[in-house]
Amino acid sequence: MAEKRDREGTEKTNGHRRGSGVGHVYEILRNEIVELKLEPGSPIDELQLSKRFSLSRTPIREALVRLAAEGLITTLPNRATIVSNIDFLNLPQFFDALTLMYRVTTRLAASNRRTEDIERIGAFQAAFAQAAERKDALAMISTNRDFHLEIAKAGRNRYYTELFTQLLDEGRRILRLYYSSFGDVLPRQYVTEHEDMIAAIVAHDIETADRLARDHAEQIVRQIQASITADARTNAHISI
Amino acid sequence: MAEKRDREGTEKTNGHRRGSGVGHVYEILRNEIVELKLEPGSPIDELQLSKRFSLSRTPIREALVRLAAEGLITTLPNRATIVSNIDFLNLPQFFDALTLMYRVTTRLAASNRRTEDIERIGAFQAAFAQAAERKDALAMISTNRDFHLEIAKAGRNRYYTELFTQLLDEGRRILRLYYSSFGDVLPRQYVTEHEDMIAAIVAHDIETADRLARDHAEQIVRQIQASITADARTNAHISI
DNA sequence: TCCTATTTTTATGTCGACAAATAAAATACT
DNA sequence: AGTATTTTATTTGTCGACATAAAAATAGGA
Repeated sequence: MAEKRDREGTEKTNGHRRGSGVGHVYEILRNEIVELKLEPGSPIDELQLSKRFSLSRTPIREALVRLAAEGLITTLPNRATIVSNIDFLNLPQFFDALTLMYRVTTRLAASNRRTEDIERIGAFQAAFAQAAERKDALAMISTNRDFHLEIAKAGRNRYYTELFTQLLDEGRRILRLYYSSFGDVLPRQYVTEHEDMIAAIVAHDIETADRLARDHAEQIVRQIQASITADARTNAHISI
Repeated sequence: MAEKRDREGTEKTNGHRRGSGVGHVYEILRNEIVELKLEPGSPIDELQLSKRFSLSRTPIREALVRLAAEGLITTLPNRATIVSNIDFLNLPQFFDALTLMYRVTTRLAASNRRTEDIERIGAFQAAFAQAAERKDALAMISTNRDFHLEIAKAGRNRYYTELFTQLLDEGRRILRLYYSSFGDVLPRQYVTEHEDMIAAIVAHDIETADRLARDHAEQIVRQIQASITADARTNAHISI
């Protein structure tokens, strides 16, 4: 008797469409993890999420399984699921993969881009330039990721794009840790580097695109490393 | 009481330990998909699996979510989940990524390998040589994958290893489609190529390892392409 | 006081059932 | 007869509840 209200209205009072629940929860949580609103190591309570999203534990659980498959959360069997820790020991491997993906995706973009891609890439670059202009480090991190991901899409290789997405988001987490010291240095340089990359992509100049991507990647890697060593003290309390 | 859990023996009558269910189902299904025991495009019935594994639909579902995250199955919203089709249109992209991962992982292995890695790699190579000796194409496909994955592990970069795993398994699916024509040509050549790669890895010779990996990858790519064009007729009934 | 064993608590893993959505079947209508 | 519409059937998405495992709390003993 309680559930008969569905007959009357075409919409559930819940506001959720059937089957949209998992995807929604997944997106929200993913964002909160990547933006460090959920700290690495912090526990994830299914029941709490269940109340928050007004859903049963089942769809929550499926969203968590997806996040676990991506490595964003870690499930300790039978006991707890926590936001995955940032693995500082494997940072060199991360840098290596990140640099390679920067290069490969930019190369492919220069090779396979279509005219309609340029427009979208340009839009993200404009957003990045604005963020740099007002020295908004958080926005810079976010729009930089969108910009390079759009380039990767123009390269049209889903294997690379998927790995790159993972890497960029992991990088976002790391950069957030030190975002205070990110806007300080040379935001203008990043903007011009982006512009050069776009030019090379437009010109189908693969080798130049490769070189610029590598330089850009190394720039960012240095930035991260500098940030880490700068306030190494803050690492003391982080569990590895 | 102390003997509470010992009442019916230490094992549940089910045979499943708590929490082992999902992982088990995931492994089994993954294997069946990769070995084409489940054909691309064939529907996956949750209820049927539920009966087969003597589990409720919930753990089955979680296993399916994991498989979907890997792209091995495709869920049509609200209607059906099917084994993902092999995407022949994106084959060039697949070859590109596969070749790059062959190269990168072999390079890293030559750089980072430890003495204990060589032993494991050698074991898989022995298994591959045996399969080649008796011209067992199915075993060759499987052990070749294990061999290269072990090399990747010796390279110690989990980002590459994960992507490579995905690519090798996708390649396994494709090769299975044409496995009849795989054992025919030059199994001995593959064996010696593998041996050369091991030698380069042992000698920490990065550039040679790279070159051999590239040659090996191109060899395999040509093999796949030849197989596909050879019996192109069989593609007629495959949905793309 | 400290260590150990038992109880309590809390969150997970699993289950059976219901509801919504879509395809297939059956029926009605022109 | 052929098409449109309703009905049925099957399968997915979601729910609430129970069972179980591990940590936290408590009690007991040296």
